[in-house]
Amino acid sequence: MVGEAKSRLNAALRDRGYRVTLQRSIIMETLEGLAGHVSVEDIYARVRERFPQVNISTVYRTLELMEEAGLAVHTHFDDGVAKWHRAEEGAHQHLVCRRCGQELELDLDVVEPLAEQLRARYGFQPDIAHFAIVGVCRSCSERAQ
Amino acid sequence: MVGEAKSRLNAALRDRGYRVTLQRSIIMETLEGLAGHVSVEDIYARVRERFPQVNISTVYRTLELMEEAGLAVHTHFDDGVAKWHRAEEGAHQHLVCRRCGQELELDLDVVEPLAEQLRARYGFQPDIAHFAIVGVCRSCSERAQ
DNA sequence: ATTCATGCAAATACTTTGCATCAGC
DNA sequence: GCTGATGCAAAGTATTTGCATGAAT
Repeated sequence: MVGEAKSRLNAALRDRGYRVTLQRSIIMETLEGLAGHVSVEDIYARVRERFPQVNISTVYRTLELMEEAGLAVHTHFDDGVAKWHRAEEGAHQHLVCRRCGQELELDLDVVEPLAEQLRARYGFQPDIAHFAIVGVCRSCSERAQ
Repeated sequence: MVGEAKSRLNAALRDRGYRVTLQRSIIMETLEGLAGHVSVEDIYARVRERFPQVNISTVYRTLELMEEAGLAVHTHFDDGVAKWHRAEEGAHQHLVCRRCGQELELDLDVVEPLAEQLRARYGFQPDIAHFAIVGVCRSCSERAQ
């Protein structure tokens, strides 16, 4: 299955006329293997375990490429730092607790009625998965009282 | 009315034991006077018109103070840059077009049903005004077709 | 008089870019 | 062989911090 993912990712590059390089393969595999939302630094650290001489600018460039290719998506969380996740994970929203930093995932059907409203009332096509909802989670708000 | 706003803002500082300084007054007044969501750079530029020797770090520090005092709120837009607005404007959401950058404001009642769901189903207290919804606005999506 | 706020400059964090070399096609 | 990708170093942008001086209380 690992090999399968690898060839799928490599094909995604080739189909778009991008060159397949070891760095790109590893970076793409790494993002696929990481659950949830990870910073560039997180990805870089993981990639370096397998390919120590990789440069962080290549990670930035590859992520941008993946986003162009529709394979990855980035989101700015509360602190303004970009977090990345693979595009297939796109069909969810994130709740981020401002106190403890915990992330909750949310099915899109909770958000869909809002998206529908935005389309109908404003003609606006929201990219629902592209942002996080910030707030305070249950355990933190209980702790506060 | 300008004087009234000024004394209200200065009182807000004094009540919390913060010192009232010319810089703080001007920065706070400036944010009050600017509609919508502005970057630190925007605020700094305006403040400097009235008080040229002000330093940008004072702007950062004052905005942080205002946020602590509940007078201002900041939001990270799509590019990760912080945008500020006054807290009374807080009761709205922003739609940001990823193509043209245009900002639309949105009444909270459109978002309230979602907020209600999040509270009921997840025990999560969303800070609805604290983030922007990214997507493509009507004119850009028409232009694309 | 004491304490806090400011300006300045330097540091930090994140991200982008120019360019020579190297690798994929 | 040609062209695009990479590593490296340097620059860029947004933001934060240490410290001496100056202002508010």
